[in-house]
Amino acid sequence: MKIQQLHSWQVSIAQAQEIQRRLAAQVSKTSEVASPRFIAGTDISSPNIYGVATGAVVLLRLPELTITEIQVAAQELDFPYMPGLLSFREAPLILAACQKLSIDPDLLVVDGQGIAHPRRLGLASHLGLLLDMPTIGCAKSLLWGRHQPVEAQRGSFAPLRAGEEVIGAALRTKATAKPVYVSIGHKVNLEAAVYWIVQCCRGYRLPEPTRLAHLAAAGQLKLPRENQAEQGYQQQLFS
DNA sequence: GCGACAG
DNA sequence: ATCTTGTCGC
Repeated sequence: MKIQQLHSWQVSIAQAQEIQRRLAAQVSKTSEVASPRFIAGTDISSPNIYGVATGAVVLLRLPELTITEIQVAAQELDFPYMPGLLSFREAPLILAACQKLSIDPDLLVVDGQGIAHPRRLGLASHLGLLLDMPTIGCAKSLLWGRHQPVEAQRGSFAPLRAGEEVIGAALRTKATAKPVYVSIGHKVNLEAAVYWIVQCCRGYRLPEPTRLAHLAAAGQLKLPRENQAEQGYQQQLFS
């Protein structure tokens, strides 16, 4: 997977916000995902005592979600965590891992917000623009916007609004768990984003791409030997 | 000024 | 994100 566009990550807070406002205007909210063959998930580990973190990308083949490829990259995190500026901390590491992929996914699921962001450019949207590919933001908690309570049934969702604007959806991926926050990253519409997240859920609160990327970043996911066979979903955990 | 705040 | 054991339920 190649980076199609890039800017400096060594920026001030004001410059970062300026970049976000500029890029937000380039986000496409139209779906370019017809019948995806591969979907990928990304996440990074928390930094160790030296400030070094591991970024991971896990490629899954649809519709059975067979783990097809895993890539990781480790490097120091220089930018601090600041609500609204997450991409300046995590994107370089995720991009490094994505560049190692030998197969380009048709869709990327990101652990964070898409346009459900104060300047409409969360991590998922930012990555989508730099990689020029469809991305979905699927966050575990809310950053921006409000919504009504979500029905308990799996698949139920409530629109996430910022004023009158719909910026995402609070989606129930598991009956007994809190909803996740799904939003357009880039080159997908909200309906498709919600649809594909639901398709990727397998009994856990988080969709498989994100859940597995989290494990891979922690070094707890290995590529199965027979990952080419049509044996459906399989994985190996090391702990 | 106060509260909220992805990971 | 992280601090943290057992426990209730399918």
